[in-house]
Amino acid sequence: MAPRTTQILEAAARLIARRGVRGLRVEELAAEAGVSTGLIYYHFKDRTGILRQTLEFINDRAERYTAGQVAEGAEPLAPRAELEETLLLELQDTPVIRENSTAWGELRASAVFDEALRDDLARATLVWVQEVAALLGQVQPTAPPPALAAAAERLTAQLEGLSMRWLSGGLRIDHARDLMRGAVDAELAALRGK
Amino acid sequence: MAPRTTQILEAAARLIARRGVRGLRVEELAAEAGVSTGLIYYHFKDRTGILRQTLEFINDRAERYTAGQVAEGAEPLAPRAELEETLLLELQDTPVIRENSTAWGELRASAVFDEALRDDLARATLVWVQEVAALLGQVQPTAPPPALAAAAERLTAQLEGLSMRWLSGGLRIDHARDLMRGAVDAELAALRGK
DNA sequence: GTCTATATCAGGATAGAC
DNA sequence: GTCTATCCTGATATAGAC
Repeated sequence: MAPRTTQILEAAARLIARRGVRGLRVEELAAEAGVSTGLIYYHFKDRTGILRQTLEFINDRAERYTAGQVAEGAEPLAPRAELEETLLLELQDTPVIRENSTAWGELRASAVFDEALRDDLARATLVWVQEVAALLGQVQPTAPPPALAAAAERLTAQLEGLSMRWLSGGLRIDHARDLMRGAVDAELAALRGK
Repeated sequence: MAPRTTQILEAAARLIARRGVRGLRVEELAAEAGVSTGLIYYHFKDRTGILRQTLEFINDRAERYTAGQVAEGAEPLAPRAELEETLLLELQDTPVIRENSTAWGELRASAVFDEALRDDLARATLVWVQEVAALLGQVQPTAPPPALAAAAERLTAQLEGLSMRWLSGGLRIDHARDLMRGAVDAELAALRGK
């Protein structure tokens, strides 16, 4: 990918975190990226194209740091710890995580009214759910796959819900993390009972 | 409130459910309400005024049907059933529920970037969390209050997460309801263990 | 109170030079 | 590839007749 494109997408991610998808102005994006509006339209088809590619960009970035988290650890984590780490990864108050979470929330909210965003979103969600289901399976190998899938859907939706509350100022990050840990506890306890 | 005003607000609620807060066009609202744009501006100060009053209108309506659900039942429900009913109330594919859920999602998403909305949102969320905590307490009277509060925060955030997935086309309503029931199961099982 | 007609403007998108 | 300048659509808001 061309460096300019990356530069613009990074700016878009920052801007979306600050103003939201709804508040993203092409002119403002140009200013943030330090380029002209004309150049934006040279690299992207239209405003929706920018949005779609930014979603992709953010997803890639999230995958990279999700993978990194596992790879970097000198000794591999226990399954239970890895599950928790993976879910808590998105509940951290750092610039990149904030950008990713905010953008994700915006895209989710926009997809309610914009058909064009739904496919990408559904695909990304599915990958995410399956990853969590696999981790759950490592913790509870005897649990039936459908139960694992359901628990994964709940935990990821739970994370999105908590994340929105955090970003909208209704929940402090530490508390959100505590609640997320509690959800993992509850789901694992329920799986054990099956 | 003047009948015309109500008529316009109802149309606005329908339209917000269909196009979102950001997609609300005054001209389209006029058409939907069967009046002229001029009349809209006769009754409301500006676009923001329409939005604010519509959200108020929707809130009132939600309170009415939440209360109604409990009052109407000939015989009072068992605590467990009442808890489930209360949570599943927002996961129904009827026009009014869709309108309310959509508006709530829009509000939550907008609050990420708009300080002005946060207080109202926080207040409404608190009431909602406390209501669920009370219901949980009726099902598990021996559980410690902080555990009830945490479970209530999780369940309401879970509901918001599932609702968004449903509205954004990533989850069918029946499946969302199943998942919500599963979450209640898991939380109650966890509370029993305390 | 309600409508029609229109002023005004923001912002997405393009043309053309370099 | 990148910039400057500009067009043009679509949407808010107002004026004035009825």
